[in-house]
Amino acid sequence: MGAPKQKWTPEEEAALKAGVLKHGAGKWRTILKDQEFSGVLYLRSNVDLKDKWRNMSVMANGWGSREKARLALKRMQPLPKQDETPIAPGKVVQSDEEIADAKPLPAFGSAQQTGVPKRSIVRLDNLIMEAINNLEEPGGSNKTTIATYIEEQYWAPPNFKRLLSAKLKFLTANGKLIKMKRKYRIGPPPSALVDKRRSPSMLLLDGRPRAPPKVDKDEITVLTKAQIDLELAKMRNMTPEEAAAAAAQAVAEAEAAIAEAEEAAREAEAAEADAEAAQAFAEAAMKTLKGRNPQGMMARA
DNA sequence: CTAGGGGTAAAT
DNA sequence: ATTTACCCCTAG
Repeated sequence: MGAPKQKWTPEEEAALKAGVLKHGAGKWRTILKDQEFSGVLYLRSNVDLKDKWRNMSVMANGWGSREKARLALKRMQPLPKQDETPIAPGKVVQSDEEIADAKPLPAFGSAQQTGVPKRSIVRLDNLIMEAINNLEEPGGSNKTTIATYIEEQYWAPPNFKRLLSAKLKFLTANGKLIKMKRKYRIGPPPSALVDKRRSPSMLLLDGRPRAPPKVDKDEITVLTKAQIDLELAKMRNMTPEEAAAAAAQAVAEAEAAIAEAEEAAREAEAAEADAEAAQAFAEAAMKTLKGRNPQGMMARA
């Protein structure tokens, strides 16, 4: 709120965040050259991207290296003589908001960077995508691998595995992820979707009578990366009260997903059938696509 | 080219 | 008057 010089538009911020999510923090030039973002960021330089990302990260985590220096220069609040209670590193008090659906996950330690990574708020969705992208396993990554990746590089709340399961299921249901047997891979972009018509194997996909995982040609529930980023951009400007309310809503959403996942887990048969159907669909898709490679995320600079 | 420090105009 | 957010400069 303090610098209408050439203020960054939400679109620019979203593009920047999407770029960082895609290429990783620090690859400013790569992001700038990416056709996906150059349209929005063509006015900005790589340094601008870096600076903006710094500001956003500082806001997210609170204590960037820069804030520290600036605060050190000044003087802290006249703390009362009350002796401080050092927080044990491993026993951080977890408020509701911190574990709230694992949405405020500190992330971004760029695998090739130092051990003290910058941190920012990302949705679990994006973290999953990041994990799959970085793992770069040919056939996709299974849930355990993804969980291990995230847990080792970042921290995870106690109920993280449940949340991850629910999220993976949800993302698979709406097409953002494709599940083959036990492995997940990034779903194809809407433009590269197999077909508007549903193939026989497509019908097999939702053979589960109970769950209605929207198989309509209109994908109303599919969120694109840009939409998620816009969502995050909006949250940036929220007051604490609004953010708390949004977090509460997200929690409710996650709880619903968890309930669904647990219900599915109770019926292992259905889950197995679902997995097999997914495999059948994937094979059919492969044949349909023939030589075409559904991977649209490999960008060699 | 990137990371970080510093300056400064604008907003509270 | 303090904080915020953009931009510039410089070292690695």
